[in-house]
Amino acid sequence: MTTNPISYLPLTEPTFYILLSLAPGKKHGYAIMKDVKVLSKARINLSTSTLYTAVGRLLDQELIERLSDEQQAAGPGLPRKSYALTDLGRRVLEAEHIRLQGMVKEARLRLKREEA
Amino acid sequence: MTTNPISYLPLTEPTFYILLSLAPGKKHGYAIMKDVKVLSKARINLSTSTLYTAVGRLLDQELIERLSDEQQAAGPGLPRKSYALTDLGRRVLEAEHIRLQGMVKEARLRLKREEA
DNA sequence: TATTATATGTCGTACAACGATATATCAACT
DNA sequence: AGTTGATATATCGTTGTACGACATATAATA
Repeated sequence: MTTNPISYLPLTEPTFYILLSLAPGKKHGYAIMKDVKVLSKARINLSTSTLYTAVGRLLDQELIERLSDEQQAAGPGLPRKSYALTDLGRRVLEAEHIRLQGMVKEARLRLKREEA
Repeated sequence: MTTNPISYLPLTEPTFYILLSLAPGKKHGYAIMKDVKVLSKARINLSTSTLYTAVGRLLDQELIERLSDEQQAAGPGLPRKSYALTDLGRRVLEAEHIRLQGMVKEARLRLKREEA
């Protein structure tokens, strides 16, 4: 079996934005929350419960990975756990992008209507 | 209150396709199922449970309406119950289309990557 | 006569979102 | 010193939705 990215679709809206937030590089949980808000032009306000349950699921599915300890800053403050897309995660995100493009196209064809 | 279409978003994938299936005109349940399959290029295979629970919900939300008896063919066979988009349903579908366009655009900007 | 397509519907399960709640650190203001 | 607000992570309980399995019935076709 080849872990087909399509088998992970459709992504929910929060999951899509979490993965997209990690596309440019690693982030820790709270940074994902803030980034998603900006990314979505304040449309999406992830609750912490949505974020961390989704992160747990994405780790289980191996769409994201937790960075090993030595890669994390050992500075003061709360321990930040950083996450990054896996190769599979990136392929799933790209597959979702294609799926969304298809839906937009199908809707465009059916919704172009005769304005009265 | 103005029954803001955006408050109904995001639509789930089955719901989106059911509404889109009704965009060109009224259909009965089974016709929706077949149309969604064609519409989505065989990607979506609605189960009857998904279809009829979604139809019930959409009626409650007044995004679709059941056509009155006199508008339905009184021919032989099982009674066909036809459904059509309400004005609100069409506005919700259009709002979802715009939401999807936004997601596609945001993904495009982040996913354009340096092919190795 | 048996199967397939048409047609509508319910039940139970599983998964995901999300509000509420909890904990803890750090910076800034008063 | 005390309060507030931002940063940071996490769980619990409720609700909504999808979906496989099941049930029923007619019409067409093999």
